[in-house]
Amino acid sequence: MRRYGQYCSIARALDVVGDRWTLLVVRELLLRGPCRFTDVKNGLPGIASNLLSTRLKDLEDSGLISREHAPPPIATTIYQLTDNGRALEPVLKAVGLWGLQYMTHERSDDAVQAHWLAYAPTWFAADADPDGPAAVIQLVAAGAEAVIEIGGGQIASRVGRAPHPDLTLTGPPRAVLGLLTGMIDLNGARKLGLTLHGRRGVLARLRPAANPA
Amino acid sequence: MRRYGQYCSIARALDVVGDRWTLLVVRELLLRGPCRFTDVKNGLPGIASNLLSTRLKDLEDSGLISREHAPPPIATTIYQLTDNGRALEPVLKAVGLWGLQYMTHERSDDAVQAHWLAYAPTWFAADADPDGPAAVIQLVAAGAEAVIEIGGGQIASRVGRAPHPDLTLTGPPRAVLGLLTGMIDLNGARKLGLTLHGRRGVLARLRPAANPA
DNA sequence: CCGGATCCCCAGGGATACTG
DNA sequence: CAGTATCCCTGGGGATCCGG
Repeated sequence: MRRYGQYCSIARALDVVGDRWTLLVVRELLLRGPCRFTDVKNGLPGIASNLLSTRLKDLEDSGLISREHAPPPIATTIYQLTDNGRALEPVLKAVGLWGLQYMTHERSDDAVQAHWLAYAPTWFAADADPDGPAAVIQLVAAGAEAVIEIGGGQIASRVGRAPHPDLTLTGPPRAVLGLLTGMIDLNGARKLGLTLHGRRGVLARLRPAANPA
Repeated sequence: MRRYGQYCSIARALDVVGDRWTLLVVRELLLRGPCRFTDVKNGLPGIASNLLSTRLKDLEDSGLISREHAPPPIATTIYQLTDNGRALEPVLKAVGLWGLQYMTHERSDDAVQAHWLAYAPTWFAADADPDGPAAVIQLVAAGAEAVIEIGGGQIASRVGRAPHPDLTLTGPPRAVLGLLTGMIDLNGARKLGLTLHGRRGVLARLRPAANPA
Protein backbone atom coordinates (compact mmCIF):
# COMPACT_ATOMS: atom_id res chain seq x y z
CA MET A 1 0.00 0.00 0.00
CA ARG A 2 1.55 3.21 -1.18
CA ARG A 3 1.20 6.15 1.16
CA TYR A 4 0.34 9.74 0.36
CA GLY A 5 2.76 11.11 2.93
CA GLN A 6 0.40 13.84 4.07
CA TYR A 7 -0.36 14.69 7.68
CA CYS A 8 -4.08 14.85 6.92
CA SER A 9 -6.76 12.69 8.41
CA ILE A 10 -8.37 11.96 5.05
CA ALA A 11 -5.08 11.03 3.40
CA ARG A 12 -4.15 8.80 6.36
CA ALA A 13 -7.48 7.01 6.14
CA LEU A 14 -7.00 6.47 2.41
CA ASP A 15 -3.54 5.08 3.13
CA VAL A 16 -5.34 2.28 4.95
CA VAL A 17 -8.55 1.68 2.98
CA GLY A 18 -7.94 3.58 -0.26
CA ASP A 19 -6.57 0.69 -2.28
CA ARG A 20 -8.70 -0.93 -4.90
CA TRP A 21 -11.22 -3.49 -3.58
CA THR A 22 -10.43 -2.73 0.07
CA LEU A 23 -13.66 -0.94 0.95
CA LEU A 24 -15.67 -3.55 -0.91
CA VAL A 25 -14.07 -6.29 1.16
CA VAL A 26 -15.18 -4.39 4.24
CA ARG A 27 -18.66 -4.09 2.75
CA GLU A 28 -18.93 -7.84 2.29
CA LEU A 29 -17.73 -8.65 5.79
CA LEU A 30 -20.09 -6.07 7.22
CA LEU A 31 -23.10 -7.44 5.37
CA ARG A 32 -22.30 -11.12 5.70
CA GLY A 33 -20.80 -11.16 9.16
CA PRO A 34 -18.04 -13.67 9.94
CA CYS A 35 -17.44 -15.85 6.91
CA ARG A 36 -14.96 -17.82 4.89
CA PHE A 37 -12.57 -16.84 2.12
CA THR A 38 -14.85 -18.27 -0.53
CA ASP A 39 -17.90 -16.48 0.83
CA VAL A 40 -16.09 -13.18 0.59
CA LYS A 41 -14.91 -14.03 -2.89
CA ASN A 42 -18.43 -14.88 -4.01
CA GLY A 43 -19.52 -11.47 -2.77
CA LEU A 44 -16.86 -9.76 -4.84
CA PRO A 45 -17.37 -10.87 -8.44
CA GLY A 46 -14.36 -9.93 -10.49
CA ILE A 47 -11.70 -10.01 -7.81
CA ALA A 48 -8.70 -12.25 -8.35
CA SER A 49 -8.13 -14.72 -5.57
CA ASN A 50 -4.55 -13.66 -5.00
CA LEU A 51 -5.64 -10.07 -4.66
CA LEU A 52 -8.32 -10.96 -2.13
CA SER A 53 -5.68 -12.87 -0.24
CA THR A 54 -3.34 -9.90 -0.01
CA ARG A 55 -6.21 -7.55 0.85
CA LEU A 56 -7.29 -9.76 3.73
CA LYS A 57 -3.70 -9.87 4.93
CA ASP A 58 -3.33 -6.10 4.72
CA LEU A 59 -6.62 -5.56 6.51
CA GLU A 60 -5.53 -7.92 9.25
CA ASP A 61 -2.21 -6.10 9.62
CA SER A 62 -4.14 -2.85 9.87
CA GLY A 63 -6.31 -4.28 12.60
CA LEU A 64 -9.57 -4.01 10.68
CA ILE A 65 -10.30 -7.71 10.45
CA SER A 66 -9.33 -10.75 12.47
CA ARG A 67 -8.90 -14.28 11.26
CA GLU A 68 -9.88 -17.23 13.34
CA HIS A 69 -9.03 -20.85 12.70
CA ALA A 70 -12.20 -22.73 13.45
CA PRO A 71 -11.52 -26.14 15.02
CA PRO A 72 -12.64 -29.37 13.39
CA PRO A 73 -15.06 -30.44 12.07
CA ILE A 74 -15.30 -27.03 10.41
CA ALA A 75 -11.55 -26.75 9.98
CA THR A 76 -11.54 -23.53 8.04
CA THR A 77 -10.57 -19.92 8.50
CA ILE A 78 -13.22 -17.42 9.48
CA TYR A 79 -12.75 -13.73 8.73
CA GLN A 80 -14.59 -11.01 10.59
CA LEU A 81 -14.41 -7.30 11.16
CA THR A 82 -12.90 -5.89 14.32
CA ASP A 83 -14.50 -2.95 16.11
CA ASN A 84 -12.29 -0.61 14.15
CA GLY A 85 -13.38 -2.30 10.95
CA ARG A 86 -17.03 -1.90 11.82
CA ALA A 87 -16.27 1.75 12.54
CA LEU A 88 -16.06 2.17 8.77
CA GLU A 89 -19.81 1.82 8.45
CA PRO A 90 -20.41 5.62 8.38
CA VAL A 91 -17.94 5.78 5.50
CA LEU A 92 -19.78 3.09 3.55
CA LYS A 93 -23.03 4.86 4.30
CA ALA A 94 -21.81 8.23 3.03
CA VAL A 95 -20.29 6.66 -0.07
CA GLY A 96 -23.38 4.60 -0.74
CA LEU A 97 -25.71 7.54 -0.40
CA TRP A 98 -23.66 9.59 -2.79
CA GLY A 99 -23.49 6.71 -5.24
CA LEU A 100 -27.25 6.18 -5.41
CA GLN A 101 -27.41 8.74 -8.21
CA TYR A 102 -25.50 6.33 -10.43
CA MET A 103 -27.95 3.46 -9.91
CA THR A 104 -30.63 4.76 -12.24
CA HIS A 105 -29.34 2.73 -15.14
CA GLU A 106 -28.32 -0.89 -15.05
CA ARG A 107 -25.53 -2.20 -17.22
CA SER A 108 -26.13 -5.53 -18.86
CA ASP A 109 -22.87 -7.03 -17.64
CA ASP A 110 -23.20 -5.85 -14.04
CA ALA A 111 -23.09 -8.40 -11.27
CA VAL A 112 -25.89 -8.17 -8.73
CA GLN A 113 -26.30 -9.49 -5.21
CA ALA A 114 -29.57 -9.13 -3.36
CA HIS A 115 -27.94 -8.02 -0.11
CA TRP A 116 -26.36 -5.01 -1.85
CA LEU A 117 -29.85 -3.82 -2.62
CA ALA A 118 -31.12 -4.60 0.87
CA TYR A 119 -28.33 -2.53 2.41
CA ALA A 120 -29.37 0.75 0.82
CA PRO A 121 -32.53 1.47 2.86
CA THR A 122 -30.54 1.32 6.10
CA TRP A 123 -28.61 4.43 5.08
CA PHE A 124 -31.33 6.96 4.92
CA ALA A 125 -34.55 5.37 6.02
CA ALA A 126 -35.87 5.14 9.54
CA ASP A 127 -38.66 2.94 10.84
CA ALA A 128 -41.69 5.16 10.41
CA ASP A 129 -43.58 3.26 13.11
CA PRO A 130 -41.07 2.45 15.88
CA ASP A 131 -43.76 1.02 18.16
CA GLY A 132 -45.29 -1.16 15.47
CA PRO A 133 -44.75 -4.90 15.18
CA ALA A 134 -41.52 -6.25 13.72
CA ALA A 135 -41.73 -6.59 9.97
CA VAL A 136 -39.69 -8.56 7.48
CA ILE A 137 -39.23 -7.96 3.77
CA GLN A 138 -37.79 -10.71 1.61
CA LEU A 139 -35.82 -9.70 -1.47
CA VAL A 140 -35.30 -11.99 -4.42
CA ALA A 141 -33.25 -10.54 -7.23
CA ALA A 142 -30.82 -12.01 -9.72
CA GLY A 143 -31.23 -15.41 -8.16
CA ALA A 144 -29.98 -14.32 -4.74
CA GLU A 145 -31.86 -13.51 -1.56
CA ALA A 146 -31.61 -10.97 1.22
CA VAL A 147 -33.78 -9.83 4.08
CA ILE A 148 -34.71 -6.44 5.48
CA GLU A 149 -35.82 -6.47 9.10
CA ILE A 150 -37.77 -3.55 10.52
CA GLY A 151 -38.63 -3.05 14.15
CA GLY A 152 -38.06 -0.94 17.21
CA GLY A 153 -37.09 2.07 15.15
CA GLN A 154 -34.25 0.22 13.45
CA ILE A 155 -33.78 -1.08 9.93
CA ALA A 156 -31.31 -3.88 9.34
CA SER A 157 -30.40 -6.07 6.39
CA ARG A 158 -28.80 -9.46 6.06
CA VAL A 159 -28.06 -12.18 3.54
CA GLY A 160 -30.41 -15.09 3.23
CA ARG A 161 -34.03 -16.03 3.54
CA ALA A 162 -36.65 -15.38 6.18
CA PRO A 163 -39.13 -18.14 7.12
CA HIS A 164 -42.30 -16.03 7.06
CA PRO A 165 -41.72 -12.64 5.45
CA ASP A 166 -44.48 -10.06 5.56
CA LEU A 167 -43.66 -9.01 2.03
CA THR A 168 -41.64 -10.54 -0.77
CA LEU A 169 -40.20 -8.46 -3.60
CA THR A 170 -39.14 -10.15 -6.81
CA GLY A 171 -37.94 -8.58 -9.99
CA PRO A 172 -35.13 -6.79 -11.78
CA PRO A 173 -32.59 -5.13 -9.44
CA ARG A 174 -33.40 -1.64 -10.66
CA ALA A 175 -37.07 -2.02 -9.80
CA VAL A 176 -36.38 -3.52 -6.37
CA LEU A 177 -33.85 -0.86 -5.43
CA GLY A 178 -35.92 1.95 -6.87
CA LEU A 179 -38.93 0.97 -4.80
CA LEU A 180 -36.90 0.50 -1.62
CA THR A 181 -35.22 3.88 -1.91
CA GLY A 182 -38.26 5.77 -3.06
CA MET A 183 -36.63 6.69 -6.36
CA ILE A 184 -39.43 4.81 -8.12
CA ASP A 185 -43.04 4.59 -6.99
CA LEU A 186 -45.08 1.42 -6.83
CA ASN A 187 -46.62 1.80 -10.26
CA GLY A 188 -43.30 2.54 -11.86
CA ALA A 189 -41.68 -0.46 -10.20
CA ARG A 190 -44.47 -2.73 -11.40
CA LYS A 191 -43.97 -1.50 -14.91
CA LEU A 192 -40.29 -2.42 -14.63
CA GLY A 193 -41.26 -5.98 -13.76
CA LEU A 194 -41.53 -5.96 -9.99
CA THR A 195 -43.73 -8.56 -8.31
CA LEU A 196 -45.03 -8.19 -4.75
CA HIS A 197 -46.29 -10.96 -2.52
CA GLY A 198 -47.77 -10.21 0.89
CA ARG A 199 -48.69 -7.05 2.74
CA ARG A 200 -47.33 -4.18 0.75
CA GLY A 201 -48.30 -1.79 3.54
CA VAL A 202 -45.00 -2.74 5.14
CA LEU A 203 -43.29 -0.48 2.61
CA ALA A 204 -44.69 2.52 4.45
CA ARG A 205 -42.40 1.64 7.35
CA LEU A 206 -39.42 2.67 5.21
CA ARG A 207 -39.59 6.40 5.51
CA PRO A 208 -36.58 8.48 4.53
CA ALA A 209 -35.06 10.15 7.55
CA ALA A 210 -33.30 13.48 7.58
CA ASN A 211 -29.94 13.12 5.90
CA PRO A 212 -27.29 13.93 8.54
CA ALA A 213 -24.94 16.57 7.18
CA MET B 1 -10.83 4.40 -14.60
CA ARG B 2 -11.48 0.72 -14.22
CA ARG B 3 -14.94 -0.28 -13.15
CA TYR B 4 -16.00 -2.91 -10.65
CA GLY B 5 -19.00 -3.96 -12.70
CA GLN B 6 -21.26 -4.36 -9.70
CA TYR B 7 -24.80 -3.04 -9.45
CA CYS B 8 -24.10 -1.66 -5.97
CA SER B 9 -24.23 1.95 -4.93
CA ILE B 10 -20.89 1.80 -3.12
CA ALA B 11 -19.12 0.15 -6.02
CA ARG B 12 -20.62 2.66 -8.47
CA ALA B 13 -19.43 5.54 -6.31
CA LEU B 14 -15.94 4.07 -6.16
CA ASP B 15 -16.00 3.72 -9.94
CA VAL B 16 -16.13 7.51 -10.02
CA VAL B 17 -14.03 8.65 -7.06
CA GLY B 18 -12.17 5.50 -6.03
CA ASP B 19 -9.04 6.10 -8.08
CA ARG B 20 -5.88 7.17 -6.37
CA TRP B 21 -5.68 10.93 -5.60
CA THR B 22 -9.24 11.59 -6.75
CA LEU B 23 -10.80 12.24 -3.34
CA LEU B 24 -7.82 14.37 -2.34
CA VAL B 25 -8.32 16.55 -5.41
CA VAL B 26 -11.91 17.05 -4.26
CA ARG B 27 -10.64 17.85 -0.78
CA GLU B 28 -8.36 20.60 -2.12
CA LEU B 29 -11.06 22.18 -4.27
CA LEU B 30 -13.50 22.04 -1.39
CA LEU B 31 -11.12 23.72 1.02
CA ARG B 32 -9.62 26.24 -1.39
CA GLY B 33 -12.65 27.06 -3.45
CA PRO B 34 -12.17 27.92 -7.14
CA CYS B 35 -8.46 27.91 -7.95
CA ARG B 36 -5.82 27.29 -10.55
CA PHE B 37 -3.97 24.14 -11.58
CA THR B 38 -0.90 25.15 -9.64
CA ASP B 39 -2.87 25.90 -6.51
CA VAL B 40 -4.35 22.42 -6.58
CA LYS B 41 -0.94 20.96 -7.23
CA ASN B 42 0.56 22.84 -4.29
CA GLY B 43 -2.16 21.38 -2.11
CA LEU B 44 -1.30 17.86 -3.20
CA PRO B 45 2.40 17.35 -2.46
CA GLY B 46 3.62 14.26 -4.21
CA ILE B 47 1.24 14.18 -7.16
CA ALA B 48 2.73 14.16 -10.64
CA SER B 49 1.51 16.95 -12.86
CA ASN B 50 0.37 14.60 -15.62
CA LEU B 51 -1.67 12.61 -13.14
CA LEU B 52 -3.32 15.72 -11.76
CA SER B 53 -4.09 16.69 -15.32
CA THR B 54 -5.86 13.42 -16.07
CA ARG B 55 -7.67 13.46 -12.73
CA LEU B 56 -9.05 16.93 -13.39
CA LYS B 57 -10.14 15.78 -16.82
CA ASP B 58 -11.86 12.68 -15.43
CA LEU B 59 -13.57 14.70 -12.73
CA GLU B 60 -14.83 17.14 -15.31
CA ASP B 61 -16.14 14.30 -17.47
CA SER B 62 -17.91 12.92 -14.41
CA GLY B 63 -19.50 16.30 -13.75
CA LEU B 64 -17.87 16.83 -10.37
CA ILE B 65 -15.82 19.86 -11.34
CA SER B 66 -16.11 22.56 -13.94
CA ARG B 67 -13.34 24.46 -15.63
CA GLU B 68 -13.66 28.08 -16.53
CA HIS B 69 -11.34 30.10 -18.74
CA ALA B 70 -10.93 33.39 -16.97
CA PRO B 71 -10.64 36.31 -19.38
CA PRO B 72 -7.56 38.55 -19.49
CA PRO B 73 -5.79 39.94 -17.56
CA ILE B 74 -6.03 36.75 -15.53
CA ALA B 75 -5.96 34.50 -18.57
CA THR B 76 -5.86 31.24 -16.76
CA THR B 77 -8.10 28.28 -16.10
CA ILE B 78 -10.09 28.13 -12.88
CA TYR B 79 -11.28 24.82 -11.50
CA GLN B 80 -14.17 24.51 -9.10
CA LEU B 81 -16.52 21.90 -7.73
CA THR B 82 -20.00 21.49 -9.12
CA ASP B 83 -22.95 20.88 -6.80
CA ASN B 84 -22.48 17.18 -7.26
CA GLY B 85 -18.82 17.55 -6.36
CA ARG B 86 -19.68 19.44 -3.21
CA ALA B 87 -22.12 16.65 -2.40
CA LEU B 88 -19.05 14.57 -1.58
CA GLU B 89 -18.48 16.53 1.61
CA PRO B 90 -20.26 13.95 3.81
CA VAL B 91 -17.92 11.34 2.37
CA LEU B 92 -14.85 13.40 3.20
CA LYS B 93 -16.27 13.99 6.64
CA ALA B 94 -16.86 10.31 7.34
CA VAL B 95 -13.44 9.36 6.01
CA GLY B 96 -11.73 12.14 7.93
CA LEU B 97 -13.41 11.23 11.19
CA TRP B 98 -12.41 7.62 10.83
CA GLY B 99 -8.86 8.61 9.94
CA LEU B 100 -8.33 10.78 13.00
CA GLN B 101 -7.15 7.71 14.90
CA TYR B 102 -4.10 7.60 12.66
CA MET B 103 -3.05 11.17 13.40
CA THR B 104 -1.57 10.48 16.81
CA HIS B 105 1.91 10.08 15.41
CA GLU B 106 3.59 12.34 12.92
CA ARG B 107 6.02 10.98 10.38
CA SER B 108 9.10 13.05 9.80
CA ASP B 109 8.69 13.10 6.01
CA ASP B 110 5.00 13.97 6.06
CA ALA B 111 3.84 17.06 4.22
CA VAL B 112 1.62 19.40 6.21
CA GLN B 113 -0.78 22.15 5.23
CA ALA B 114 -2.48 24.29 7.82
CA HIS B 115 -5.89 24.09 6.18
CA TRP B 116 -5.91 20.32 6.50
CA LEU B 117 -5.73 20.77 10.25
CA ALA B 118 -8.33 23.53 10.25
CA TYR B 119 -10.78 21.31 8.40
CA ALA B 120 -10.99 18.65 11.11
CA PRO B 121 -13.01 20.58 13.71
CA THR B 122 -15.80 21.16 11.20
CA TRP B 123 -16.52 17.42 11.13
CA PHE B 124 -17.54 16.78 14.67
CA ALA B 125 -17.63 20.05 16.52
CA ALA B 126 -20.53 22.44 16.81
CA ASP B 127 -20.48 26.02 17.98
CA ALA B 128 -21.11 25.63 21.71
CA ASP B 129 -22.47 29.18 21.92
CA PRO B 130 -24.55 29.80 18.78
CA ASP B 131 -25.74 33.19 20.02
CA GLY B 132 -22.27 34.38 20.97
CA PRO B 133 -20.18 36.81 18.90
CA ALA B 134 -18.36 35.60 15.82
CA ALA B 135 -14.91 34.30 16.66
CA VAL B 136 -11.84 33.64 14.55
CA ILE B 137 -8.93 31.31 15.22
CA GLN B 138 -5.74 31.71 13.21
CA LEU B 139 -3.62 28.62 12.61
CA VAL B 140 0.06 28.78 11.81
CA ALA B 141 1.73 25.43 11.27
CA ALA B 142 4.52 24.22 9.04
CA GLY B 143 4.87 27.69 7.56
CA ALA B 144 1.32 27.77 6.22
CA GLU B 145 -1.79 29.49 7.50
CA ALA B 146 -5.46 28.71 7.81
CA VAL B 147 -8.44 30.20 9.57
CA ILE B 148 -11.30 28.73 11.59
CA GLU B 149 -14.40 30.89 11.75
CA ILE B 150 -17.01 30.30 14.43
CA GLY B 151 -20.39 31.96 14.61
CA GLY B 152 -24.11 31.45 14.38
CA GLY B 153 -23.84 27.82 15.30
CA GLN B 154 -21.54 27.06 12.39
CA ILE B 155 -17.87 26.23 12.15
CA ALA B 156 -16.03 26.85 8.90
CA SER B 157 -12.42 26.75 7.78
CA ARG B 158 -10.49 28.36 4.98
CA VAL B 159 -6.99 28.91 3.68
CA GLY B 160 -5.21 32.13 4.50
CA ARG B 161 -4.90 34.72 7.18
CA ALA B 162 -7.42 36.72 9.18
CA PRO B 163 -6.81 40.39 9.95
CA HIS B 164 -7.71 40.34 13.63
CA PRO B 165 -7.99 36.79 14.96
CA ASP B 166 -9.27 36.26 18.48
CA LEU B 167 -6.76 33.49 18.99
CA THR B 168 -3.63 32.41 17.17
CA LEU B 169 -2.24 28.89 17.45
CA THR B 170 1.35 28.23 16.50
CA GLY B 171 3.33 25.04 16.82
CA PRO B 172 3.89 21.53 15.54
CA PRO B 173 0.96 20.10 13.58
CA ARG B 174 0.31 17.31 16.04
CA ALA B 175 -0.12 19.78 18.90
CA VAL B 176 -2.39 22.09 16.90
CA LEU B 177 -4.61 19.28 15.65
CA GLY B 178 -4.69 17.55 19.01
CA LEU B 179 -5.89 20.67 20.73
CA LEU B 180 -8.50 21.44 18.08
CA THR B 181 -9.97 17.95 18.16
CA GLY B 182 -9.80 17.52 21.90
CA MET B 183 -7.46 14.56 21.61
CA ILE B 184 -4.88 16.55 23.60
CA ASP B 185 -5.64 18.99 26.42
CA LEU B 186 -4.14 22.44 26.76
CA ASN B 187 -1.31 21.38 29.02
CA GLY B 188 -0.39 18.49 26.79
CA ALA B 189 -0.41 20.68 23.71
CA ARG B 190 1.85 23.20 25.41
CA LYS B 191 4.31 20.48 26.26
CA LEU B 192 4.39 19.50 22.59
CA GLY B 193 5.41 23.03 21.70
CA LEU B 194 2.12 24.83 21.11
CA THR B 195 2.02 28.60 21.52
CA LEU B 196 -1.21 30.53 22.04
CA HIS B 197 -1.75 34.24 21.43
CA GLY B 198 -5.04 35.89 22.30
CA ARG B 199 -8.19 34.79 24.09
CA ARG B 200 -7.92 31.09 24.61
CA GLY B 201 -11.50 31.03 25.89
CA VAL B 202 -12.51 30.83 22.25
CA LEU B 203 -11.48 27.17 22.30
CA ALA B 204 -14.53 26.41 24.44
CA ARG B 205 -16.68 27.24 21.42
CA LEU B 206 -15.43 24.08 19.73
CA ARG B 207 -17.51 21.49 21.46
CA PRO B 208 -17.80 18.01 19.96
CA ALA B 209 -21.33 17.38 18.71
CA ALA B 210 -23.06 14.05 18.59
CA ASN B 211 -21.57 11.92 15.89
CA PRO B 212 -24.35 11.18 13.36
CA ALA B 213 -24.59 7.45 12.83
C1' DC C 1 -14.19 -28.21 -2.58
C1' DC C 2 -11.44 -24.79 0.29
C1' DG C 3 -7.62 -21.52 0.76
C1' DG C 4 -4.62 -19.87 -1.14
C1' DA C 5 0.36 -19.51 -4.06
C1' DT C 6 2.63 -18.75 -8.60
C1' DC C 7 3.22 -16.92 -13.07
C1' DC C 8 2.59 -13.78 -16.90
C1' DC C 9 0.91 -9.67 -18.84
C1' DC C 10 -0.81 -5.12 -19.16
C1' DA C 11 -2.76 -0.69 -17.57
C1' DG C 12 -2.27 2.85 -14.31
C1' DG C 13 0.73 5.56 -11.54
C1' DG C 14 5.39 7.93 -10.52
C1' DA C 15 9.40 10.79 -11.91
C1' DT C 16 11.33 13.78 -15.02
C1' DA C 17 11.85 16.55 -19.07
C1' DC C 18 9.94 19.55 -22.23
C1' DT C 19 6.84 23.05 -24.60
C1' DG C 20 3.26 26.88 -25.68
C1' DC D 1 2.30 29.17 -15.41
C1' DA D 2 -0.19 25.30 -17.18
C1' DG D 3 -0.02 21.76 -18.61
C1' DT D 4 2.10 17.45 -22.38
C1' DA D 5 5.14 13.95 -23.54
C1' DT D 6 8.04 10.25 -22.32
C1' DC D 7 9.88 6.46 -19.92
C1' DC D 8 9.90 3.27 -16.30
C1' DC D 9 8.06 0.43 -12.89
C1' DT D 10 4.76 -1.38 -9.74
C1' DG D 11 0.32 -3.00 -8.67
C1' DG D 12 -3.62 -5.36 -10.34
C1' DG D 13 -6.21 -8.73 -13.65
C1' DG D 14 -6.45 -13.40 -15.33
C1' DA D 15 -5.38 -18.03 -15.45
C1' DT D 16 -3.46 -21.94 -13.59
C1' DC D 17 -1.61 -24.96 -10.13
C1' DC D 18 -1.05 -26.98 -5.50
C1' DG D 19 -1.48 -28.64 -0.57
C1' DG D 20 -5.12 -29.85 2.90
